[in-house]
Order: sequence, then structure tokens, then C-alpha cells
Amino acid sequence: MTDAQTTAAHTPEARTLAERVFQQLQDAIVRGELPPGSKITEPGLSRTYGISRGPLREAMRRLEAHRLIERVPHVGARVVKLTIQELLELFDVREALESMSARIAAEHMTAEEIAGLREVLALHERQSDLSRGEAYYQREGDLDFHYRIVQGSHNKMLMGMLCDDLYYLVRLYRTQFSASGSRPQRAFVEHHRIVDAIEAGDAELAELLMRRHVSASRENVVERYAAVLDQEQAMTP
Amino acid sequence: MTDAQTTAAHTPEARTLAERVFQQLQDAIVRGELPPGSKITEPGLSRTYGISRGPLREAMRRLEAHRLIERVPHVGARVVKLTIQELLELFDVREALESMSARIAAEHMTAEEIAGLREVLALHERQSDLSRGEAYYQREGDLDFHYRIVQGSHNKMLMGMLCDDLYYLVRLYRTQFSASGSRPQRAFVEHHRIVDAIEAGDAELAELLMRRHVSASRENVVERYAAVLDQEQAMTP
DNA sequence: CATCCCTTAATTGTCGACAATCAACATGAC
DNA sequence: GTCATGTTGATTGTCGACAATTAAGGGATG
Repeated sequence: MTDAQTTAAHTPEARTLAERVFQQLQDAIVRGELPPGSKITEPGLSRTYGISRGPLREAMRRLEAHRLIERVPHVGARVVKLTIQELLELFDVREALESMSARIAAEHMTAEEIAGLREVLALHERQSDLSRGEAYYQREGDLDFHYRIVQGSHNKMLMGMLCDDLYYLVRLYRTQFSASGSRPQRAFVEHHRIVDAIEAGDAELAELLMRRHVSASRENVVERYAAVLDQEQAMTP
Repeated sequence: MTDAQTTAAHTPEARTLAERVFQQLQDAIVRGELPPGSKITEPGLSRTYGISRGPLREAMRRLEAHRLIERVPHVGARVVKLTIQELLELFDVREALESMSARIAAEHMTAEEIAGLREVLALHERQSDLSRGEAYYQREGDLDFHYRIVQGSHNKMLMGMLCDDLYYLVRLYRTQFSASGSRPQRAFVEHHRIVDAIEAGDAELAELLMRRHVSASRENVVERYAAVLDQEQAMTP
């Protein structure tokens, strides 16, 4: 219920069946209800959602465009299963696009938008005080933070690429690798410094800090993955 | 016929009707046969291409995902009409993604790929000698150059975004603004220096040079646009 | 004469059915 | 026993028809 409300509030336009089922499927995939690598069959979804195959194929085509499922002609579709390599590729793209976003945001962000950004940071601080170990909301808020900076760039193409495509993949990765929050404090001060640079109108600095921020997050993923790999090798030699 | 052969050679996979008509429509839009802003009606295309509306809708949905057409529910679809602002946004995204591509390419490109890149440059040099003023092939080759560098990054996500989406928009812009080649010599030496940096394995330099290269191209667009604007204002005061 | 409403035509959204293709299984030959 | 091959079942691709929504035009009214 809350999910439907959230998505509906997020995208008020659900005028067509294909649109609705697309959002439902997107949510189901990102939340892990449809496991990565599982096969998506049209008659099956047609029955479960109670709609015809026409709008469903349209929804699946959109999911494919957003890189959430992979289709093979005459064979079928599967939920995307991110490998560690593709995950690192995703971080490279994020580093490029988000550092550019930060740069433009430092030049074009309005005072109200900066105030809203500060509010988000304050909210994080309160939550981080309340639940020290529970970093889930922190991570959700992390996306909020990045989301707002991209919006601050006022570049619709950047917004489309990051908010409509990549951020869903990031969320999918977090459920897939069950990667709850790590390095929360460090990321937190990095966020603050980025906002400082944006508020000061220092485009170059904002770009550099955002680049480092995403890069550090990437390195953190590499370390965690290496640790998991070692552990698995130790258990089954 | 030759078109079908060309597209088939470029993408050997045209196994389904929707795939074929998608490529045909993509070509028609990029080449300007379907003018920007013109309305795309499903029954019309269904008649002209002699297929049903089912695969056609699928092809149109793919075109929408590639940002070549814009759809409004219950209203219809129109060929995208790039404004100068959206064009500049496109250049910002290119600057971010292609500089990242050059950086990764400098680290991961193989010797064969670098040799192929040098070959492309040599081909440009010959063509530039033959047809001094005719810069059309130069511009086509320009995309070839950038295309190969993205491939050299071996980052599938980057390749997908740049080669499958943005480069078609770039080609569309060139036909839409009838922007034949400009600043050919300067772009040429910039290409050479980028390859030098890649061959030397200097990732940072390759990134910087590519960033400047795209940025200079963007500034060139701004100047040309301002000139056109002045001319129009002078003619109809 | 301008404005509002209603009618109408066309287009889009949705549905069910048929044909083409593929994966799996069973069967048979070496 | 293993590999090749034919058959079967299901899924995907394609098609035509019906319902819902929209945009446009005409007519009545202030």
C-alpha cells in the first residue's frame, strides 16, 4: 500500500495499464521479490497481474531499456544479475556523471534547493544519532542526497540517465548484494563538504569532491567483495 | 535495399520484425527523412511499412527509450526536436562520459585496438587531403574515432550509453542543424594527441585532453548558434 | 462576435487468437 | 554408454478487432 502510494507520489502519471504494471514490476525487481536471474514469462505475469500480454510486453520493453531485465529474441527475459564487474562499470559511469552534476549544480543551484539539501543532511544526522548501527535509512537517504544534486544541475539529460536508470540499478545492487550501509560517518562528512563547495559556488571543488566520494564508495565495494571472496574460499577449499 | 544491407551488416541481428522496423525508423529519423517535430502515427507507419501495429508499437517504444521520439499517452508520438539547450546538455553528458572513457581506454586498450585507432586517423588524413572543403566524411569519421575509444574502455555500460543512445542524437543534431564539419584541422590534431596519451598509458592526460576536445566542440556549437541567431535577427528586425 | 458545449472522426490502448520459433525430452543408432 | 535426431510442449512473435480517450469542427447561445 505504502509502496503504491510512494510510487504514485513519485510519478503521478499512471494513466495506462502498461505504465502501472511497469512501475509494479520495477518495484518488485528492485525490492528483490523477483530474484535476479529468474525467468520472466509473459503468460505467467499476464495471469498474476490480470492483464493481457499487450501492455505487459510494453512494460517489459521499458524494463529492458532501463537495464532491469535482459531479453533474448524468441527465448525470453530474465531479471538482470549484476556481476561484480558490471557493478564496477556502474560506479565508473556514476563517477563521471555525478561529478559533472556536482559541477553544474554548483553553478546553477538555487538558494531554495541548497536549503533543501541542507535539510536532507540534517535529517540524516538525526537518524544517524537515533540508530547508530541501523544504516538502512542512511543508505536510502544517500540516494536522496545524490538525487537532489542531480536535480540541482537542471540538466534533464543527466537527470534522466541517473535518476531514471542508474539509481534503480544501485538500489537493485544493494538488495542483491545485501550491502547495508558501510562507512557511514565518512560518507556523511563527504556529503557535507560537497554541499559546502556547492554553496560557495566552487564548481571545480564540488566536482572533485563528488568524484572522490563516488570513487571511495567504489573502492569500498571492491574491498567488501574481496573479503567475501576470501571468506568463501576459506570455507570450501 | 542497400539500406537494409547496410543496417544488416552493421547489426547482424534483425531476427524480428520489430527489430527491423526499429532500425529502419532509426535510420529515417537520423537521416532527416522523418523531419524533427513531425507527428508519428501508428496506422500511417503500419501502412507504409506493411506490418501490424504490434511490432510497430514495440519499435516505437525502443525509439522512445533511445530518445529519438517523444510519446504522450493517448495523444501520440513526435520526432524529437532538439533545442539548443538540450544540445548543450548533450555535450555536457558527452564530456563527462567520454573523458571517463578516454581515461579507462588509456589503461585497458590493447595494442591492436590502438593500431586500429591510428588507422582511422590515417584514413581521415587522406580524406582531408582529397576533399579539403568537404568535411562530411570527416565528421562521420569523427564519430568513428570516438566510437573506437569508447570500445577501448571495454566498459559495456559506457558503450551502451554512448554508442547506442548519444551518438545517434549527435548524428541527428548534425542533420537537424545542418552542421557540417567545422574546425576540422584543430579537431584533427586533438585526436592525434589523445591517441598519443592513450598509447603512452597516461590516463589522466587522455582524460583531460578528451574533456577539452568535447568542451571545445561544445563552445564551437555555441558560437555557431549565436552567429545564426544574430543573422536571423538582422534579417527580420 | 465570442464562447461554450456537443458531436464526430481519428488515434491510441487493450484484448484474444493464430503462426513461428525454441528448449527439453524421449527415442534410436553407433 | 554416448551422441545425434525427431517429437512435443510451451513461449514468443504477429495479427486483426474492439473499447477508451483525445482533438477538432460545427452549432447554439450569451
